[in-house]
Amino acid sequence: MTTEQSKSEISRARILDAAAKTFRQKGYAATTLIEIARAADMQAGSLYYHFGSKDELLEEVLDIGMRRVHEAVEESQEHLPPGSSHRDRIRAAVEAHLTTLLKLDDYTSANIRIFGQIPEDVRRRHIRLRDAYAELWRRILVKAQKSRALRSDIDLGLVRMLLMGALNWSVEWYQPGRTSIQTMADHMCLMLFSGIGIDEPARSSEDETVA
Amino acid sequence: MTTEQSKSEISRARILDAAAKTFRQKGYAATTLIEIARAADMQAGSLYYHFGSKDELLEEVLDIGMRRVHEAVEESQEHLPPGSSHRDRIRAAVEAHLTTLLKLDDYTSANIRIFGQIPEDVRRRHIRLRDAYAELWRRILVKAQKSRALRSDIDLGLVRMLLMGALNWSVEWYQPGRTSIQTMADHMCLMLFSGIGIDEPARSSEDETVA
DNA sequence: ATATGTTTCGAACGCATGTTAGATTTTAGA
DNA sequence: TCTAAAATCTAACATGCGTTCGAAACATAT
Repeated sequence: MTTEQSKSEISRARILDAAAKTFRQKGYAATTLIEIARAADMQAGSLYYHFGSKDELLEEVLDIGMRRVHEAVEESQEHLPPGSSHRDRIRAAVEAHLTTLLKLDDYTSANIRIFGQIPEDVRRRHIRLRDAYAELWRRILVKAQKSRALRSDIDLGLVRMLLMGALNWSVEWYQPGRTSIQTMADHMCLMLFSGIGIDEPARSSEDETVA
Repeated sequence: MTTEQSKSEISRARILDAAAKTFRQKGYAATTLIEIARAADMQAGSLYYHFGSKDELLEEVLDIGMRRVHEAVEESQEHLPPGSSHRDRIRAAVEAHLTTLLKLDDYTSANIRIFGQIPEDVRRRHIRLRDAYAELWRRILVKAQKSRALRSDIDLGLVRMLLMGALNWSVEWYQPGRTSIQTMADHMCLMLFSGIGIDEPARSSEDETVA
């Protein structure tokens, strides 16, 4: 009994992996069930033993991707060394998000890449997980601001959007090996906290004007 | 003669507008020539009097979108008041990019949204314009860094990517009316130059540690 | 070894799409 | 008004897609 279920579950997982990978590469509409089936060593018709439709398959890929990054960031907050500052907390969250997105997780990267172009009803059903993840970040930032680790004169909602943009866009250009994920997280937090401008304590001359 | 050409050009423009709008909304593969034709008050077959194929139509939409944002940022640099600092220059570039992306320009936003999921040969032919635009930003940032307006210990390439991400991602969430584009540009540059962390001159107690 | 349930195959269907080409309408100049 | 070119329509095509379903292959327990 246990092995029968496991056989089916193995196939399911193989299909989902293939779907996530292909969705991520080509987008949803451009991806064919034939391609997914081939990548999963099956025939297209066989997919329907495990999934009711292409939309259903998409839905599960999206959900898994969002759940993974959510859990990764959540765990990053729980496993912090005691006495960590809010900067440390945010830095850990940034690294967890980036790592999930860029390190072998086709589900999360597929989610980020294709979310903008999926059927409306799928989006409507998936949006809850997205909102929950946004809420997780909101809480992290609000706590930091209330503890005076962040300026009080900034719109946290806007900062969150810009931060998410910088993080998520990496899926469009990142190539493993060129820059380490840690380096990216460092730069990200440097930008976020201290900025990359020079403090220019001697702001007197016209050094900064255009030559 | 002049009016005949103009008639054809008007239709061409109407088709391109419709294509950009629909591509932006639904993505490339999910967009039907029937939809584009209907939005342009034509029949699907009539499109072929103006364009050789769906790919060709896509190609032109992408090119126009990239050229527009390129020109907008270029002009923002030329029309700066004399004596502007490098911060001002970068701020102007950010605002120009955002304005083009978010203000009624379906071409640029279509380009940003769907670039990741287009046929390979179209991408190969379009990549030059993308590179040219990246080079424009690179020059702006390098000049700023050489003039000591930016730290010297940062990877400008990485900063450019993160900055582009924060900017481009806005197309996924921005809603006119909620936040003005100017406000966004301000926050963007605040983050970029000064950061949103508190300088904490009195770094003594454990205020920042987790409660 | 047989029987039962599980998983996959293979072929087919209906439908929508990109594309084509000839007929038709519209436009502009003589 | 007549005509030729330009622009659009209309209907059809080939193709590829998501999906269905009965048959085949496989696995498991008696």
